[in-house]
Amino acid sequence: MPPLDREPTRGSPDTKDRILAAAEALFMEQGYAATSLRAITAKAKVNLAAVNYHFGSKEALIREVFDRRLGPLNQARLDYLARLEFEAGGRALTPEKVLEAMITPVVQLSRDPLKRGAVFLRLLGRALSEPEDTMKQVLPIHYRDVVLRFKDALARALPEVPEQELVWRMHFTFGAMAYAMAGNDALQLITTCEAEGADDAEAIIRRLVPFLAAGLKAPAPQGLRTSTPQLTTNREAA
Amino acid sequence: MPPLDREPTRGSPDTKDRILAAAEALFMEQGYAATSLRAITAKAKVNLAAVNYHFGSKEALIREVFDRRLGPLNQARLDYLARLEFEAGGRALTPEKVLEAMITPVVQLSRDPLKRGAVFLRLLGRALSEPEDTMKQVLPIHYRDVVLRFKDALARALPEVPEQELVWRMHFTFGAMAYAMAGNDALQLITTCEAEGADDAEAIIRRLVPFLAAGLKAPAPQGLRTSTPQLTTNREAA
DNA sequence: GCATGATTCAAACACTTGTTTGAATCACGT
DNA sequence: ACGTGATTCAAACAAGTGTTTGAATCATGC
Repeated sequence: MPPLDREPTRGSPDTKDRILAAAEALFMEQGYAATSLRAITAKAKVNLAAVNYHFGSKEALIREVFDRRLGPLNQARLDYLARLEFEAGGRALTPEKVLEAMITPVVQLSRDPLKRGAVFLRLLGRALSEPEDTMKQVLPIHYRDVVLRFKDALARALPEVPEQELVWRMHFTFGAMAYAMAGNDALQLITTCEAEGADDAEAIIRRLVPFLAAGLKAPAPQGLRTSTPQLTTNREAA
Repeated sequence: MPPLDREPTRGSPDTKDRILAAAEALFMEQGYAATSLRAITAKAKVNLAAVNYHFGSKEALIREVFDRRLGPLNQARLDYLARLEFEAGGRALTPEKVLEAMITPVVQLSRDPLKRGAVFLRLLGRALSEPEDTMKQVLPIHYRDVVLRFKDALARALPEVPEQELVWRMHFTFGAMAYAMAGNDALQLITTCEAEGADDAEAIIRRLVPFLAAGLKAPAPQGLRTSTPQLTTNREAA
């Protein structure tokens, strides 16, 4: 019988964590749909039925894989941004600082006890462009506050950029970040630097922030029809 | 018996094309692994066995979905770049012009007879971050020349940017482009503008090029360990 | 000690997957 | 008109899918 909601104090044997870790790794390697419960339970060295016993279903498992990490990550981003704004007194932040608040928690996660966090980051980078329905439910919930808060911060940092333009540039920014996080060598631009340790993540941020900040600060292009994108979190967008 | 290599002149009934179109659409909606041959053949209104008869296997089908479009697209990019360089005489191009050569063929493809090309573009944008083994074989083959040619053109356009730095910035550039092409509203930044017609694609390029050009032109960050990425096309990188 | 509830386990469930088969149908050159 | 090879079709194939079941095992409170 499923425990329905066991207090996390009681020392459950680590099979739940083992499943989560194995799922994280396999989802990253093969994608969600292509990873079977049998592959997960085999890697985690637990019984096949354990997934349905502890999580209820495969979909609930992937949901928890993301929930477990995304909450703390995005809270750290919000905290970081709040701290920067407090330190700045009333003055507006630079775009570089705003990006730093967005990216630094990612780097910290990549320094996780022995690469567990790094695995998730690559998974997350890919998740942003997965067609899976589950993702279209999970991600907006976690990113809602982050997107709104950072949009406000960037708008203050870049008062000369029209709001519509800024939303598009945030779009591009997330794309570049996701691609960088995914460590995606699909085009195999990069062969070395595969030692994806902490040094690497820090080197990437040092390169990514100036790149994105320059893009965000660029003069707004002229002569555009005012096609009006909007910043919302409505789930029924598509 | 499979025809082994039928000359494309003979008027094969359009079942091959119907399969390709249906596969393209379904791969975009659900991803590769999650799309069954039965779903494809049902949408294409052909017999289930037709896929294996005409293509040999599911993997060969997805390979041909990409081969059919990626060859012409990347050739158009190379031609566009060559034309710009010819027009410039000996002078170096601006980064904006190089990006224009990269992106304009995409926009033209998006104007394809009634949205067929647009569907593929969203699929392609997602393909760059798919873990599927097939992709890691198909994409480098098609992108090898493009990556090398554009890297040279950008290096001439931006002589002050160190080569290592430039490779990273190309990486970020591809990420932002892929994300923009995929029309990915995973974070639901954008609700309006879902009428993804030709106007939209053109508006995106007008916003994307200045953003990326500014990032490419940014002053190189200081104090980096010289972690040395390299531009290669070796398939055994990961 | 035993009883109780949580957890594991092997086995089976119903179902879907990609692929193959062999006969039926079509197109068409002679 | 016949025959030949390409193409379609319904049916089946073995293998793999997520999920469920019911008994076995474990831990723990009394």
